[in-house]
Amino acid sequence: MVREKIKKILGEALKGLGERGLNVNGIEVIVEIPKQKEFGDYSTPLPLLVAQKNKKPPLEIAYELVNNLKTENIFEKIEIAGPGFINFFVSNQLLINIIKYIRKDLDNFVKIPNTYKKIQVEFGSINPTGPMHIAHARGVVIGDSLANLFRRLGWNAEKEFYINDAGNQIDLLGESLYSRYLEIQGINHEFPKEGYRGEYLKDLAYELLNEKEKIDTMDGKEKKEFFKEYALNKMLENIKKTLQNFGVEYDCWFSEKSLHREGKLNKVLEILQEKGYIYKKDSAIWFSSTKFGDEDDRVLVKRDGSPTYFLADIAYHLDKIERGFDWIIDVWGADHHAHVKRMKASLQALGFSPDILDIILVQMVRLLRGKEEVKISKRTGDFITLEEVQEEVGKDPIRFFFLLRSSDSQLDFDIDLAKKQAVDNPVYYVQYAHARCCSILRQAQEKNINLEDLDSADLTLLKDNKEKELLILLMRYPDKLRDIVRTLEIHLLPHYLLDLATAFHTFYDSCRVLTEDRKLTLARLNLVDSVRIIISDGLKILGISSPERM
RNA sequence: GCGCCCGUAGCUCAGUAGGACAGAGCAACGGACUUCUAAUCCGUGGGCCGGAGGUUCGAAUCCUCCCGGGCGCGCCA
Repeated sequence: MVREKIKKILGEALKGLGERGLNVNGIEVIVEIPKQKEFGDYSTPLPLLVAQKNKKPPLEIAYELVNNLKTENIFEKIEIAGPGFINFFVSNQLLINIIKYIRKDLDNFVKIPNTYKKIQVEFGSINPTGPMHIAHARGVVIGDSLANLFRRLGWNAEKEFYINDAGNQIDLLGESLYSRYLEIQGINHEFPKEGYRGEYLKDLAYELLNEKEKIDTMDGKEKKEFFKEYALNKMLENIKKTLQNFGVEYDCWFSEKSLHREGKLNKVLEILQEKGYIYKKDSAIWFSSTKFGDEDDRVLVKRDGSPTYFLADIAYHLDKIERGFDWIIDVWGADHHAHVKRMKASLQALGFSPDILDIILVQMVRLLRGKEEVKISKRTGDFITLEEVQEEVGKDPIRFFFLLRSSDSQLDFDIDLAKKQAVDNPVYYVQYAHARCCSILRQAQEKNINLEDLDSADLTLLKDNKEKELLILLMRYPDKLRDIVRTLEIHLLPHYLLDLATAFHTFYDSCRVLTEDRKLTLARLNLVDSVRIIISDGLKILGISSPERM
């Protein structure tokens, strides 16, 4: 908000320089938050950039820029510093207004003008061949939180789960279940070579004993279909339940099979055929993805006439576009990184800009038990479900833990540590700050101070450094949200909340809120209420609760 | 061999779009509860930002090469 304003007035001043003959083409106005307090609340290296382009002394440019700023009195001072930075120090009046904004008009405070009609975030789309593993939770919380953020900004965003219910792995799932079914009856049967060996299929097999009579009447083909459908539905049910308990509500569960059924794959082939991007080789049908920067051409229809997963995926993305999404975000495991290029290539081939699709690659999670790595494998059945960990550790710590780290870097999830040190999880640090705010407000009410009374407070009494620190952080909340929209790096939000919590705890320690000085009490209560609102708002985006007591 | 990601304090990681003296948590050590919740606060120590070159007024950040770790290189999904 404030940063956007600074950007705007700098942009205007820059334009002024351009009109006076300087070359300002292609210079982007960047406003950053300095590491050192002495360098102001906001800062820009703009003069350096202009100077470089025009071979002029940066300080000279800086003076010209500053003299042309229409500042609207929101700054206490504007300094030119160092080799050519302009540093902005916001006025107390502005900071005080932040409180009013937060308490009275939060939606407007965080709002960012909408540039998209409909956004879709697709995440968590694991193969429905087993329960959700704890490591899967990473992509889930990232996608879920991003979608929450877009909605918070007042944008239209949907959450979607893509069900891979067509393909070999589902056949294999059915066969694995059938094997277990025979096995528990003591019937000798060879387990499918690459089959799924997890315990969960045994449980299902026992369930099916109740339907033995019905099953016995089926012929081979019917049986195969029955076991497949049964396993798939049960797995899906399990995944849905797990995600729901984890606090994730999808708008759409999209079936891959439906694409096949509705001829969407053929449609893709027709379009690509028409545009001349497919050809036949070795009795397979290929897509010339190399024309769009991919390393190799890719097969769309196999020699045996069946479609590849990739063709279905293209049809899926075309369908997304046809459903009106103009910003599509896929959250994928990093092991699929090689597919990014071909996916974007396919969009281009269909005549769309590859920029409507953003793919977030989430690096692998390594599971540890103490120092030992636990190999994740659905096939061998050795894994720890999200549900299981959630039961022991709780939803909030898991979500926060996974959201805290950049999706670019791998991370270790130590199950022992997570269980043992659930109490040490930084999420509690943030929640505790919130609970403290609530506690103060509660006690204020007991002393007959109502929330309406806060409106009449004299906020100029907030002069302490600790108070100012807090106000500045509050002011930056919308900036942070904007950064996340730009970079899709949701981990910035938990880090911000930690900073805010730190500033609050520090304030709490040195500035007593409820005192005999009623005027000061009222002013500080305003601040406390604002902190409470922002922490709660941020945690809500992350899908984490904001307890009022701890 | 080729491609993608990573390498920052003892450990786990931040480091904003190339900006000003490299940060936090944990661990270690030393302080602070008669007080609105000590799940907290204050302080101390700890770093050739994997290595070498290069671009730049300026590099942890960009480029090249090398070393180390992970992941991919299917007419599987």
